Amino acid sequence: MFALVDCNNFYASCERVFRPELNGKPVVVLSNNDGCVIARSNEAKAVGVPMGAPAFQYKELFEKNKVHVFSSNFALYGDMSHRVMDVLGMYCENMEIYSIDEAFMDFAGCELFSLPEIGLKMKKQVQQWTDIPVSIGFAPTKALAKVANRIAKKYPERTKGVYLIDDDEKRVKALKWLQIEDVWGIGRKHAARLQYMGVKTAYDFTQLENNWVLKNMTVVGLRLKQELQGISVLQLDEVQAKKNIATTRTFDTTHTELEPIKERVVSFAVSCAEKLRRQGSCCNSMMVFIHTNGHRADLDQYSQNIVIKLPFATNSSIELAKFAVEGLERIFKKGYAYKKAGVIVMDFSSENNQQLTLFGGRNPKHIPLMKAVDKINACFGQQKIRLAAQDMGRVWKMNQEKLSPRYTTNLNEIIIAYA
DNA sequence: TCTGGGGTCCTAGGACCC
DNA sequence: TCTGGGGTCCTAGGACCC
Repeated sequence: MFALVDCNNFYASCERVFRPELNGKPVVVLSNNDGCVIARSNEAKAVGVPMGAPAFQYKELFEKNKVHVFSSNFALYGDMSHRVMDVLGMYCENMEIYSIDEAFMDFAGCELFSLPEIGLKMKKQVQQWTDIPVSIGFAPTKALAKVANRIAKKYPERTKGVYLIDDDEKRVKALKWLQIEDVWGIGRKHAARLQYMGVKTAYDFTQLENNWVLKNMTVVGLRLKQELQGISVLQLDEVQAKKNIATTRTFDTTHTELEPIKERVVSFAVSCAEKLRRQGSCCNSMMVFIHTNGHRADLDQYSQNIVIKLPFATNSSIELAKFAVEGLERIFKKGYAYKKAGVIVMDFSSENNQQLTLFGGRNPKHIPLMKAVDKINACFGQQKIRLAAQDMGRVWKMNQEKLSPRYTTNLNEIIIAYA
């Protein structure tokens, strides 16, 4: 049996941990630059705030319904996520952290125990230790555990937040209840097509011919069908090194000149380099992209990217910044108002196992240099040491008007309790 | 005025090899 | 008139996830 533990409205719940007076009130969390809604409490959903709603279009609705609005505080959410996962880890050796707010757990061999009891205990302990509410679904496959989780979340009174699919009757009942567009692995495109064909529920989907599913939805669709039928084909995935790493941002304003974008792109490259070093990888190629604001039909649009094959594998901030600027200079065209840029590094190899190059190659001095930079930044705060190109008298800030304190990760912002 | 950021997997088709 | 058979590797694009 698998369990899927999912935090309820995770970002909104994190904000409420430190603002308990907001329990029972509508809360939303916005994306970077306070752009659009990326998390909603149940109360916010109830007053009609859709996922992805642009904040500026919903200002009135927020005010009318006294919705509490937060800028995103990923330092807080990341730390709260670790705490939740640590508690879950006490219950099960075999766990896959699937996202910041979800984990699959393999309870094979626990048949003699009562899973609902374990589930309720886990839920209670996570709540007690972190104040984050979770829902838990148990089932013989990962896809069915997702379904069970959805039922637990949807009917908290009846299920107490824990639901188990352990026989065929419950499985069929759950699948007939679940709309096709809500199935894990069925996205917008497939949902529209299936609905058009009269496939309305997850159960209908399991009645399709294997051949049709294979032909139209590839083996991914076929695996999903089997999982929903109760045949376990998806195993827990090990935490693996990333295969791509990206740092991309929408600007708070637009830029028509090369210089300010150059500074941004250097910072993105440095950020990618830091992430690479954290996982012990070097990259062999890099993509740089820029584009204008696609929402503005009235303006001239330009969007371009370039993939650079590096002459050697590296994770040096200095070298990656240099390549990123070279790429940017090749795609930058004057006369456009740029709104977004990004750097993506790809094609990784291990830091410890480098192919030697005949000519040139990476500067070996950068290895101890980057180690020292990482160490200093870890001690004294991110970005304490930067490249000169990152800091040309300009401070880059996101719009974050409603940012909550970093209660759990910064000593200066720690919560004060009066006893 | 204002619209996020970061990932994965699979397949078809082209280019190449013998 | 008639034009083989078997591979690999790479890439772009499409689908999906949170």
